[in-house]
Amino acid sequence: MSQEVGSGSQPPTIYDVARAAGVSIASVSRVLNDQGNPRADTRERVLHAVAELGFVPDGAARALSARLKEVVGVVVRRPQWLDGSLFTDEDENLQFPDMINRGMEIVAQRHGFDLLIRSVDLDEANAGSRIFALARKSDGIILHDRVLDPDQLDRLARQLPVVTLAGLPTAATANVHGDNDSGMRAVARHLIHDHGYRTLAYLAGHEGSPDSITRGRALADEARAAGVTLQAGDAWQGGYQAAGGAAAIERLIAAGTRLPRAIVCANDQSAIGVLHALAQHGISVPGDVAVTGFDDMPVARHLRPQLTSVRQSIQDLGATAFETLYSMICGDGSGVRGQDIALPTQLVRRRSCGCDPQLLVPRNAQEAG
Amino acid sequence: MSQEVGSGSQPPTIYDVARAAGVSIASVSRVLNDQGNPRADTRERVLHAVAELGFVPDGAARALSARLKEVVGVVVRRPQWLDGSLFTDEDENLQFPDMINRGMEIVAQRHGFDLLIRSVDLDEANAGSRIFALARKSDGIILHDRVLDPDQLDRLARQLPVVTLAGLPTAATANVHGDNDSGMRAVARHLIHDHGYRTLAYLAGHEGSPDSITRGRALADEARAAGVTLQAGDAWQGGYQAAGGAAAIERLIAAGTRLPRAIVCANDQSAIGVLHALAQHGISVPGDVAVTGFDDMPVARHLRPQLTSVRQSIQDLGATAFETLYSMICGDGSGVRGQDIALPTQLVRRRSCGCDPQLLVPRNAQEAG
DNA sequence: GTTGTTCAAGTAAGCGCTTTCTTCAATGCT
DNA sequence: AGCATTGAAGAAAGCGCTTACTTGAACAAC
Repeated sequence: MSQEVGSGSQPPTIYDVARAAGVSIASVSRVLNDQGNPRADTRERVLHAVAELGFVPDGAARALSARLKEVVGVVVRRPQWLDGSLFTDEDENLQFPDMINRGMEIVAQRHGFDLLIRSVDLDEANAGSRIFALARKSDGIILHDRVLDPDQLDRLARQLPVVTLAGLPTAATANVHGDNDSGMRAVARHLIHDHGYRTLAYLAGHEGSPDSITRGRALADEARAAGVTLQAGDAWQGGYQAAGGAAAIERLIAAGTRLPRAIVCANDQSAIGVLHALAQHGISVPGDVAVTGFDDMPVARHLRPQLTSVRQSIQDLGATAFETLYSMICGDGSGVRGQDIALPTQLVRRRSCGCDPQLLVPRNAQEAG
Repeated sequence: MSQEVGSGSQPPTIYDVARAAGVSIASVSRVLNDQGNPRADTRERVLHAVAELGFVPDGAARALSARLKEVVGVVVRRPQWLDGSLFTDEDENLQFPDMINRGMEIVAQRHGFDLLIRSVDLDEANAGSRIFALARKSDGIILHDRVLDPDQLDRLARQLPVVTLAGLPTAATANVHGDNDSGMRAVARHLIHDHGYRTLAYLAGHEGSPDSITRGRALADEARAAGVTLQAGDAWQGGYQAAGGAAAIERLIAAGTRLPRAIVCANDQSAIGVLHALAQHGISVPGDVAVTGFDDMPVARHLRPQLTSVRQSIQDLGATAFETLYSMICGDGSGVRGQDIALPTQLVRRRSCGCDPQLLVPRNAQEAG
């Protein structure tokens, strides 16, 4: 029983345990790690001393010696605030990455790993070096959404296992993403064939995002195949943010552009902004204009009208990213490098596309490959 | 230039740098840490070799030697899923803690620290030992919302600095929380005096939560002072979750209870459930029943009707928790132990309490201490 | 010219573990 | 009884850093 209050006393070390148990530190280590087969009484004495002292091995020492930190670094992109907007404190932009991280964390725990989380500002000059520093505290790295340019990614992957999310795989890294293509095609077909809309628009995410590009391309394909008009381009950039979506609609209306029958947004977040801007102008959704999102964030259900979206199991995205990285760290991971892993998506029809939730249109549109 | 692809090659060590620069490892370390004053050419050669090799010191080795890991552990409570409800995949329950963590992370970065995040299930038998293990990977620990019982908290605080969030300070730990009392009093006065409601109810958060208790007490005080009826107790438990809020309302309606004129929820999340359940039964908000939340999560703005709530600067909560912990780790931190730090809150009036956002009732109600 | 001082740079100890190597008591065999 | 074999436990090396201590070159003072 220590008489100190506060963290004055150092935690016990393996030497303290060895002394208390009357054995060598090697024996303590062996008992704790199930190496060799210690005699029953040795084991017993060690365990007793460990319990007595409340010994837990120091992570740094263990990591140094075992060459395994049991930590993976996670880098998320800190959103740029678009100021002067309704949505200035748009903290929820981070909800998506946070949910992915949650998925990772739960799986990581099963393997005794923890997540070391760092957000970077892309504008930051030394974003790269900050990521490298994080890497030296970790056994592997998971990079969200394009936080590192290809050159540096390559250098990083040379030093330790790397998995990207919603990026592109390289020879040395794996990538995990939702199946954007089939998800978006399901949206497109539903709008075109089930609802019969003939004019669509695509509100893109941020520039260069592979997710946004793939989604846009899938939509364009389907529109072309059906001979339907699709608006897109500079005027239709939402930057994945509510403020961006709202701003785009405001600009279009101000410019007197005739809105399409349906607006397909690159994600739910920007759809929120679109809904808001349309409401401001008394434009009825889905009566005048239908709106769809992508991701099916929990908030999608609470919007009025409820938002039609494409569900990705966000936690699975994280879980898969971790499992992939883990196989690179601990297993051979040879089969995984360079792979682009797609997770299934599913259209979720709600009110905002024109469906009546009580009386859903037939399911068939949603399946067709 | 390495010819390897993938993480086959080990990152360079300080020995590699020393060899490349033709100096001893001590000199390298000194240059990198600004110790002593190396001669200009020594410094130059070291820096050159570091850049050449892309050397970054290993975190574990550094931590072991410097006795500082530059990592703080964060423990969040993993919500129990209430199953069979509308809100089964209620991931957004974690939005609040995640936003707090974001605030910590940003400040932590300024000090070169990273966050090691772990969620625990309270049911879990060994939750305690999992937290102790995390502790040994960190220089200090931040505990969200009652994840550890007082005994174990005490043992933990004996080993390293600990800060709690929305808990209670102990002799060795500090606690950070929003100013629940004044926030809730502002809500109460607004509902009672500005809107004239004479029957209220308090939908509590989870049992034993100091936040929930303080909020409930403040509301009860104000109700009593104004001679207003307040319902509370077993029937009014929301568990801080949307599903919990919805379930409570369902039960009350099923039991034929006459609803109060205003329902004051312990947080926004449970208010969402309440709004939902009321809508299901065709009960108008705020016309028939007014509803308020607490926290002012971003989602509060997107609900219909928009939710009146109490804003706490959630990121500040995290930032303050980190700064407090940091002062315990690096400074003397003597003044901080045992303190209970309250951050200001502010009433945000929206539609759900009966206010017309275009035509707000006078501000005065909101101020009075 | 000798001794003293200064200070950059090198040497080595140590942080707290894991793990290889070595020792040596206990067993099995001839 | 004498020797080989086994295997648990101890001794010690090292993981990659930081830092106290030691060395010795350069310069100042006598």
